[in-house]
Amino acid sequence: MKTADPELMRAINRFHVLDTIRRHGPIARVEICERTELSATTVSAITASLIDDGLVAPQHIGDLRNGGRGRPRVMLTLNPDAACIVGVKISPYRMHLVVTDFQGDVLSELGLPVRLDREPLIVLSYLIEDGVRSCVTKAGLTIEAITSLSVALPGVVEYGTGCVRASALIAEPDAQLAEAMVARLGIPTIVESDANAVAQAEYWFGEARALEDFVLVSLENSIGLAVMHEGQLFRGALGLSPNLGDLIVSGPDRAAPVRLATIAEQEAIIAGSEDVESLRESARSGEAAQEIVKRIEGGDEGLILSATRAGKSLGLALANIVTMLAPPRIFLVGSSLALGDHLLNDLIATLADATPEPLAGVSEIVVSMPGDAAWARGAAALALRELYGAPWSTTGPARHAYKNGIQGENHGR
Amino acid sequence: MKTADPELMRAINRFHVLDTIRRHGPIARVEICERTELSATTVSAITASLIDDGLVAPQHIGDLRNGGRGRPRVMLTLNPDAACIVGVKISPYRMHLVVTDFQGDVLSELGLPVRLDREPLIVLSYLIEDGVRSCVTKAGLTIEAITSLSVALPGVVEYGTGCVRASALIAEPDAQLAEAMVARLGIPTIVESDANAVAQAEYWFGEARALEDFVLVSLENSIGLAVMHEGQLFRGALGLSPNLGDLIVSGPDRAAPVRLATIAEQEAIIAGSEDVESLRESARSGEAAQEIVKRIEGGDEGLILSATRAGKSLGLALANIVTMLAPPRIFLVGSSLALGDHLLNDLIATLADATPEPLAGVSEIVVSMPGDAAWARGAAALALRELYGAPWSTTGPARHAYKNGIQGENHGR
DNA sequence: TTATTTTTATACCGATCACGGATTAATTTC
DNA sequence: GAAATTAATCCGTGATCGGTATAAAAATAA
Repeated sequence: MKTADPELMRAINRFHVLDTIRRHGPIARVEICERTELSATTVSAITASLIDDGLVAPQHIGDLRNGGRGRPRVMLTLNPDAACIVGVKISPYRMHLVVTDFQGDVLSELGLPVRLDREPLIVLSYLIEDGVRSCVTKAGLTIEAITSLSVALPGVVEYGTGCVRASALIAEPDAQLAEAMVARLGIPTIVESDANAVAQAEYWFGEARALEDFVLVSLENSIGLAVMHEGQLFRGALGLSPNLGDLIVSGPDRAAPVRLATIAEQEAIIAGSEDVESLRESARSGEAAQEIVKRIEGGDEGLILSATRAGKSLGLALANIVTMLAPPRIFLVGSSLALGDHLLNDLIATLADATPEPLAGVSEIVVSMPGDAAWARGAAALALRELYGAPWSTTGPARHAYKNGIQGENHGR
Repeated sequence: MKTADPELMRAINRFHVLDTIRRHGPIARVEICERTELSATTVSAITASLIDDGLVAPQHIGDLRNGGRGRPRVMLTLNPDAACIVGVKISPYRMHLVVTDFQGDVLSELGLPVRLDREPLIVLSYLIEDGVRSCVTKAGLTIEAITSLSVALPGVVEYGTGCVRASALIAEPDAQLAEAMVARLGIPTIVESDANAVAQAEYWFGEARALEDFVLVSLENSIGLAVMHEGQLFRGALGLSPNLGDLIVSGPDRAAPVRLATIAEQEAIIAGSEDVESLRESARSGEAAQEIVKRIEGGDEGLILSATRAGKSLGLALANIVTMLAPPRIFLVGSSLALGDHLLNDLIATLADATPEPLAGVSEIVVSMPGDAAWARGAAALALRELYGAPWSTTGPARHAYKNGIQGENHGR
């Protein structure tokens, strides 16, 4: 535990003010006082310091007239130019990149078709480098202007070290992705699971705004899990992110354990179809879900069966999450949601059936469908969170072992 | 979020010092400086205030001579008389009580045979009252001397409100146990799941000392779960504690979901035996596990099968915990462990088999067998933790809604 | 017995920080 | 142009921490 000295106090309040400015757009100092419950003096001092450090800028133009007389408020915003982040979201058939400014506003966006199926790390890192350079150029910037890179991908990731322990996209286990990207681009790099990235996006920009505790389940080609606890992502030992696809959904009587991924991943659903090959083809163009819906409505019995099975399995998994974590809200996101009721009906029904009665009604299920860019933006947000320098260490046993690309420390001033 | 002012700073350091004194027995001020990394000045001021408040006392007797010359250190300890707590652990066949002082040292201990099978709240609260009065008398005290009461029992409990949503011991759902105890004894009361209580015991007194992150699975007549995260128990919405017995361990193909409890609870194991009735009889005297072992070694095929099944199911459940939370360590506790290898062999083997490869070796399994008193002491420790007044709100969405028996607030001074 | 040494605990000083009240600044309204 | 109003800052106070110096207490040595 840290000892509490004036420095920490200042760091906490500073972060609090910075976070308030981030969340509540252009905001006047008085309003910061109200929201943070800090004194006007303190806010004035801290904002002065933030402006001095170039993180915050007064907004002269477009002064909102606050109703009437009196000295007009000077609105403050994050200084967009304080940093540039590249966020990347990778899935088997697409790579999506955004360049954001210090506010998390998107400067440029790029979606690239790829086809990643257990590729060597060197291939993946090459593709990322390529995408990053393109997207940065598209934003009218150069690589030197980029402060951090943040990559989100499905699988089991060590946040601290940037090591991808396992992913459907990478051939080798324990791939040192962050290290590889630092070597290629010379930019400090964060690697995180796609579920955690999109959870951060929902928390900062999306439907989970101001919701400190929730769970998110991502239903893509892989199935991921994110647990937000008191505004911080829950991470396991070594900063490991969870991977819901590895959850076991078979009973003890089966000889071999059956994992959720083998039932509920998009590929698993497709495999039930009467025309697997052509569905796989549409998957490559990222339109598997729509195509599946069409087939189901066309009467593909196999598909109906596998979708049902997937929905039920997911319902059971969610029930177990409710049993173990009892989150106030559970978000469902990801491309598989395009299946709509064909997946959700069974999911909701099974969940309702399988939730222990005492926990009925505790966890509200919310379906959210952020676009690809939101995921990438969430990745960028993870990097921004580091830059804002929260005084509380990142949650979980693995302390912020920030990637040593250029700077080693990012504390305080 | 709280604003950081000098008061908070003081509270943090004060708690830090108090916690250091608690953990490291009689300890000199200098050593507190080293451990907390606070300056001698600060430690001196804080300890003076703690002594002034009667929470800490200098220990004149038995001064440890620290090697040689120089001014001898004055050892400080928690003032045992600062508070008296009653901790209760309830299981279907036993009620165990301890009275502890402010240090958590046991002043008196009492084990009572009971037989609780979905009893009305009024019966349970009567039995608790009776036990508490006996145990307090045994300690040579009166009820008036008791600061708080803390009850641990299996089931789904709302920590904040002291409401037992469901438990095998209580007939009605949503039993307001804390309220009932306050009405009976007039003592502020905490109610918590038995798993959380024993986790707190392991954290403060047992094998998990100084281990900030771990998961604990309690294998008793019920199966419980506790997640310790950064030294705080993880609680869900409304302060709900998890109940692992409600976990579903069947696949999506089963018509009705099968819960872990129906396979791995002691009662479920017993049900497999060729001589159920006499085993139930031994269970009543709390010696089911030993008896089961005897029968298994005597060749009770049904029992062997059900024990195996239980072990496998638990292994799967643990694998799923590893998948979702990746804790550095998992503690197994509870009376079912007396089954020894008859349960553990299958459990460990299944766990090893079912753990996703990328997570192999992340979570270390530790078997611990604290006695009944330790559970009750853990309950008392939960109450003590509240009294120490940690400046960080209790973890989870439910903020410290401390039971309003006598005092309403327990902050700071 | 007395002086020295060694270690512990506290007192004093200067630093930073948050806060409250007074002050200055920038508008609108009369 | 003066008054009113609201926003932001300046100044003094009280609190904390840290560092250094000092007082206290005991063992050791003369």
